[in-house]
Amino acid sequence: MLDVKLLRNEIESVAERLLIKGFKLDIEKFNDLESRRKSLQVTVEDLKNQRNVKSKAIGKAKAAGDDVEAILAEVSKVGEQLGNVEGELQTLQSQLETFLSEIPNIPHESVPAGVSEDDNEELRRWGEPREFSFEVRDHVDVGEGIKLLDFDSAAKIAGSRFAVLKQDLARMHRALIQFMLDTHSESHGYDEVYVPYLVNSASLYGTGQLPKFEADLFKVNDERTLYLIPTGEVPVTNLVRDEIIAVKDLPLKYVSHTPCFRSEAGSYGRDTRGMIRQHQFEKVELVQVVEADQSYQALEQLLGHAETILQKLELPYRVVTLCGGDLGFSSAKTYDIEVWLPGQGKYREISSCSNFEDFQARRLKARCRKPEVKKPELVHTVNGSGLAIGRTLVAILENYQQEDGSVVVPEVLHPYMGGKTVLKENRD
RNA sequence: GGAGAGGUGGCCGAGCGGCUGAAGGCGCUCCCCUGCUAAGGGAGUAUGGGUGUUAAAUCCCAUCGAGGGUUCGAAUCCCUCCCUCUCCGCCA
Repeated sequence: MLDVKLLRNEIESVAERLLIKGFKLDIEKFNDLESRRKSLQVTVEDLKNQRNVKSKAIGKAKAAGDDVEAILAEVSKVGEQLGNVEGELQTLQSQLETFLSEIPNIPHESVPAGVSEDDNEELRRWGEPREFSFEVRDHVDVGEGIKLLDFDSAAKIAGSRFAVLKQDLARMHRALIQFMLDTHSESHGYDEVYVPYLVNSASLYGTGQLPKFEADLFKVNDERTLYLIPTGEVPVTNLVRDEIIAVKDLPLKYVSHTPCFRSEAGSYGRDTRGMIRQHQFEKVELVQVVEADQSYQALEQLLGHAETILQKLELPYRVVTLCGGDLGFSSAKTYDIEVWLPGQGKYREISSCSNFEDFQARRLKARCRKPEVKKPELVHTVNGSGLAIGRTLVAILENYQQEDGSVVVPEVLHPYMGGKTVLKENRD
C-alpha cells in the first residue's frame, strides 16, 4: 500500500510513475473520495467531541445531584446528527481503503521502461551453456526415460500440473532442499524457520496477494477462511506483522522451505508440458526485514545469495532486471534469475528477488524503533527464491543429462545423495 | 468431539457503567544525589488518525483479542467470532 499522504500531496507524479507499470491511477476518483472524507471526518469528530464533553457533564451533574434533563436532550440531538453522518463516513473510508489497496507499488527509478518480459534488461550472465554431442532431450524425456518422473500417476492422483518423483529423483529433490537450507543458514546468515502452509486472509493482505489476486490462490473449503500459501513469502514475511522491532535487531534474515500452491488460473496452455509450472512445488525462500535505507543493498546481497546456489550447482544462468510492465504488484524492483534450459534452448526463471520497500510493511504494520526517534518507522521487506526446487531439478535433468539417458549428480549434492553420483533407471 | 477458565500498555497486574488512555508494580530512558558498588529522590515511557505548520506545538477522534449491540456515556452489560490455557476422549 502506498502512503496516503503521498497521494494527497503529489498525486500527479505518483500517477506518472505508476504508468511505468501500466497502471492508470484514477486521480479524479481519489480527489473526490478524499475531499469528501476530509470534510465529513472533521464533522464527525467534532460531533463526537461534543457528545463526549456533554456525556461527561452528565456524569458530573448526576454526582452533584443536579437535574440532567436539559443536557440529556442536547446530547441526544448530537447523537441523532452523528447517526446521520457516521455511516456515510465509514462507507467513504472503506471505499478509500479499497481504492488504496488496489494501487500497485511505485517502481524504483532504476527500473527500465517496458511492457512485457521482452523488455527486461539483462544484467549479467554466469557460466557457459554446455555443448552437447548428441540430441538434447528436455527434462520430461530425460526423467521419464529413466523411469523416475511420472506424470501419468500424478494425473491419476490429482490431475494436470502435478508430478510424481521416484527413487533417486525424489531423493535429489529432497537433497536440493537440504543443500539450499544449509547453505543459506550456515554461510549466508539466515535463520531457518518452519511455518504454516495454510494462512488467513490478513496475512495474504499483508504481503499483497489480497484483495486483488484471490483467483491465483487455492482457498480451503472450510468455515474458516484459509488459503494454501502461493509462496513462503506470505507466512515468513507475516512474522513481522503488527510488530515494532528494535532497530538493533535488524536486519532479520529468514530462510524457509515451503511447498507453494498456485491455481494458475489464466495460464491455461502455458508450460503445460513437464514440471515447469505446477499447482504444487517446493521453494526455499529468503526474506529480509531491514531499515528503510538498507533495502537496496539488501536486495543485491540477497540476489547474490540466490546466485551462489546456481554457481555451486554449476548451472549457467543470467540475471535480468524486470521492466516496469513485468514488475509484480507489490514490488518496487525485481531481479529474475533465469537458468539455462538446454531442452528449451533458453533461459527460464528460477528465482525472483524483489524489494518491496515499505509497501508490504505499511500493510503489515511492520515497523522498527530507533532510540533517537520517538515515532516508529516502517521497515522495508526484501525477498527472493533461493531457489525454486522443481525448476532446479528440471535444470539439473537437462544440463547434466548424458547420451545414455542417465543424469550426473552435481558434485555439491553428493553428500546429500548417499554416495549416488548418477541417476539412471533402476533395473533390479 | 465433550466440560471449564481466561484474553487490559514492553512485562506483571488492578478495574467490572461516568472523574480510567487506563491504579500499582517491574522494566526502560533522562536528571539529581552518592568516591566505586548498592540504595535513594524527581521526571518521562502505547499506537493509529484528523486538524494545523516550512517544521512543530496546541487541540480533537479512535483503540483494553476482533466485530456488532444496549446506553446520554462501555475496558466494564449483551451477542457473534477468533485466540490461549486446563481436564476428558481421540489422534500423527
